[in-house]
Amino acid sequence: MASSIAETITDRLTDMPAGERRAAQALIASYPMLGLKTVAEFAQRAGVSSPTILRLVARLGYQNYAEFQSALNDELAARLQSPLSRTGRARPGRDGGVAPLLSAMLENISETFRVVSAKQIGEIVTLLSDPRRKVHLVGGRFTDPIARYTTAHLAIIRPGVSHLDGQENQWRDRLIDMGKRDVLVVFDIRRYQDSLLHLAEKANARGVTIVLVTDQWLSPIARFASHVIAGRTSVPSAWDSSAALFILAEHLIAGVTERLPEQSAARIREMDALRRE
Amino acid sequence: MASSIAETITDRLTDMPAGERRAAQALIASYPMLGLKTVAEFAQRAGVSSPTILRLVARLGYQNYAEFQSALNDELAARLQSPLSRTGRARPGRDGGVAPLLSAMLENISETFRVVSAKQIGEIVTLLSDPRRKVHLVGGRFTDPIARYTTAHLAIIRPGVSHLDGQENQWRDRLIDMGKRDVLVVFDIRRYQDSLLHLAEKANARGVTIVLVTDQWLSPIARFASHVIAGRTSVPSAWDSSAALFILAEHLIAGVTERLPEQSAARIREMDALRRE
DNA sequence: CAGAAAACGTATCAAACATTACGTCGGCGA
DNA sequence: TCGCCGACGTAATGTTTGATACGTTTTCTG
Repeated sequence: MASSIAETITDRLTDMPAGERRAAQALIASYPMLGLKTVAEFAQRAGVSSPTILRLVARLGYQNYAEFQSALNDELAARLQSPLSRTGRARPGRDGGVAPLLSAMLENISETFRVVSAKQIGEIVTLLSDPRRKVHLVGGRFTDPIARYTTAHLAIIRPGVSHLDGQENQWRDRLIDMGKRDVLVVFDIRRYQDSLLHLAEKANARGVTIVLVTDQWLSPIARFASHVIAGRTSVPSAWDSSAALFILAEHLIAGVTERLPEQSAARIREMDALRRE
Repeated sequence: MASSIAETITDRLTDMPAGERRAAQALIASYPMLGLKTVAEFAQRAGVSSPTILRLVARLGYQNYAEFQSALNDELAARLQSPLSRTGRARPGRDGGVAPLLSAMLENISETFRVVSAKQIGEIVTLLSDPRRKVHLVGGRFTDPIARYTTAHLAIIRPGVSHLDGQENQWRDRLIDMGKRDVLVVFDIRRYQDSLLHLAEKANARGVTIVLVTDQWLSPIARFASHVIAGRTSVPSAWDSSAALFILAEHLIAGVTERLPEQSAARIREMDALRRE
């Protein structure tokens, strides 16, 4: 079976009428971009008429031109998500295969930081470094640990950092403590939790500045967030990897540490002293 | 100077109205495919109206939507021609230098997996996949979130998984429930916590199988553990990065998922059904 | 060489589309 | 508090686009 559309086309190239074959070859020559343009342009570049293009598409088994284009689109999106895996099949890896998972994670991380700019992180760090602002952190089912991790570190560097734990209805009580000066950091990936959305909505209504760390599909909370950073999460597995989000969180921690060097150093000394007793 | 459209967008992200920023972020999140679709679809996926998309495009300096799409098209075509040439944005790390931290983390991860063998992970996975064994997880001050994360995932895949939370003296009560068939997974990095050491010691005395995930300096718990995997943690900062440990944890999760495919699938379905009600 | 069938392009139409004009809401300053 | 300005969405409009019907040309067959 042909795995890519290009393969399907070359396979059936022989039993095509002359005009359609010319069109098909033109498509393959500048694949897949030509297929994403309009029928008229496709036709012109191939030196045939529009109906010939449509007949070709029909011959390939697509109901209409739009369907054909989405197929190309999907293929392209898949290829872009993993830039390393050329058109050649990714090979699901033998069972033992640790490597494919690891490389997917590394690629997620690289890709995430290709998209997220230092400036974006810097702005969030500025927010989190403001000693006058209280910082609240919370996450979803799988991301809440990342919120906790971030809290644990930030709480060392500066005062006024807290994690929203406990039951979801307890969160509402905490909302009373939040005002316009405060920051709410939310971690939320698929499947997005309604409870987090409600929380963000209410916090937003109170004027709280919301920072959202989410996946590439963007949690609906983005609607209320003034800062959004999206990490890649897809790995060859039944679940999503939060590794990129974790590393984003560590970058935020690093940023705040760097921004408040003297303060964090003093606090660390103080805490060490307290612990030693 | 911005070399890619994505960069141009992120740079100018701050001085944009809220709606356009949402659109821009949506575009970045699924770049560049979203920009190649129709205005209406772009608008819907971004949660704004069509005119907002067009205003964004105009703000970016394009005469009309078609011109904007051709620009994306050209960029995409260029990238496809040489898949290796990622949009070169190594970003020579000016002062803000996100890069050195990131590359240190990536190096930690690679180095970790150069040392940790697939066999080691496989053995631990075998332990964690044994349905007759209960699994308890716990971590230190900064690593406990990783323990929680691992718990959240394993608990979906199989029964009998629990995280040791609450105060440290509560842990002792939980020890009663642990026997020779059980597994205790401990995450512990510098500075190693005495409380964890005590817990591990007592658990070991009860015949509990101990799995230790630690840093390259090896927690003293290694003495009691039957399985030890060490991740690199050093980064150019005042604190240590747990990213490698996090990714190790995700590999354990992946391993167990793969080992118990039918069971996890069934449990996931069941849980989804419960949640839907 | 005659006839038919297939291939292809032209002309046309209806749906989808980008684009513009306009009204409304919300925030900011007087 | 009132009035102004920018941001945003709704609705209307003119254009583009994919799709189809039909006539012409080409190709194969007997």
